[in-house]
Amino acid sequence: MVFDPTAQRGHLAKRVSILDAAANVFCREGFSGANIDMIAAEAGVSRQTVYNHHGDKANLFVAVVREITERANAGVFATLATFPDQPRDLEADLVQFAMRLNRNCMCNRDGKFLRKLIQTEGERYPELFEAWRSDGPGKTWAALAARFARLAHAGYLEMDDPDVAARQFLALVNADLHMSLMLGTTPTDEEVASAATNAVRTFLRAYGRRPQATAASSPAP
Amino acid sequence: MVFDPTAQRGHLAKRVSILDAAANVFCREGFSGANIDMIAAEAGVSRQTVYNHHGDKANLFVAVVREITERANAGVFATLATFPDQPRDLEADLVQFAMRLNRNCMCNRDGKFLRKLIQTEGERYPELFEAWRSDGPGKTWAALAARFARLAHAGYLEMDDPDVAARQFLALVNADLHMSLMLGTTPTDEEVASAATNAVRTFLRAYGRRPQATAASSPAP
DNA sequence: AGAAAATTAGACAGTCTTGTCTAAATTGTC
DNA sequence: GACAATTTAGACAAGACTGTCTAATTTTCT
Repeated sequence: MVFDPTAQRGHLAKRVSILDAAANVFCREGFSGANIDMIAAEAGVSRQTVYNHHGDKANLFVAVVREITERANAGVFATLATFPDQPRDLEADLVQFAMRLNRNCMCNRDGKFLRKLIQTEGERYPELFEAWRSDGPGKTWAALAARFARLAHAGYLEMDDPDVAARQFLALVNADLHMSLMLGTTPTDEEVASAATNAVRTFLRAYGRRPQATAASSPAP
Repeated sequence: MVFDPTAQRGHLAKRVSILDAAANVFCREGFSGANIDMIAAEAGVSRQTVYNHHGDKANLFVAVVREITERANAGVFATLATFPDQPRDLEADLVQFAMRLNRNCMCNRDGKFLRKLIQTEGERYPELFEAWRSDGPGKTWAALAARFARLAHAGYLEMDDPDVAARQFLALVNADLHMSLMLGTTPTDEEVASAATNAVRTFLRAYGRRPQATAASSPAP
């Protein structure tokens, strides 16, 4: 029984090993450029085993995208849960949050993979990435917007449209890493820190409360 | 004499036709996915002619990237030349500028092509895209930063680091188009306009002069 | 019109890749 | 240790693609 997901323990190891290798190869080579032998070799498995587990190449690709999408979304929401709802030092707390966002969601392997794959194969498999689109960025933006709206309601921020603010926050956080993210290289800790600092400073200049224009002291909640 | 660039007039038509078709196909299919027959057919030319003009596939790819890079950079600098150095209405003028930037540089065919190709093949041909990197974004950022610095010096803006501000301006301008740009779809005029408006409003909240915090009247130059 | 250059269609060998199949070896379970 | 499931190496056919070659045709220039 080949496709039974409750297979023996050893199988599961091979299964994840294959998905892992396939993710790497698809990401490096794109769908057409990837070949099954490469994936099998990188997974330390025979080619036939790959076919046993996932059928054909397109099937394997879909499985990989689903897997990574799920993992990436989980990571995003875990990071979102660390949003500073009751900030002691708003600027410092947001900087820390921005750094976590970059490290755990944008710059890791899953983030790089999804970015690349969506751009290369997004037009070829629209239904596949529709799931990513609605579950990933869609929910992320909404959730982040809700957090900002709460901060604004508590008097920490001033904004008209929390949805726009959320998108802009994410855009600012990536502004300085744009080049690294494009080329797929992993930015250093210094780059991530500096990107987060610049982003939050500007974000608070735009959305911080007017009285504390320089954004130093925290207001009463 | 096949490779003579000063060939007859009719050749030039075929040459650009091939480059054009190749750009489309490489962009759609990626390097491995593209095949020469497809390119020849789309160019309305026989396969042999493609080989006559550009040698092999890798060579053709390089020629295409160089061509598009050059054209895209020209477009960027043409748009940059329309920067509002002496704004009558700073907000409105910057919105118009942002819209031009998006339409002429980010959302057109060349912008889409480069974004996609750099992300897919950037690691495979680092030397090729190094030229894009230093001539394109590198100079764009610097030039835009210089414009902002001049506006700040003239009293229209307040900023510490014009380089950061320039990067953030571009990031904000793309914030709302992120999804379209990822998937390669062309945003509507309304989307472009709204993206530019949101971006400039926030940019001016952060970098506009404090007295005119709502950014309505223009200060004396 | 006539010569030179370029283009075309088609065939072609060589290579690579996919997906299947088989028989042998390995693994895990009872 | 025996049995069942899984994995493995390798062969294999079918198809696709690259890059070359040739002979015929078209275009371009004089």
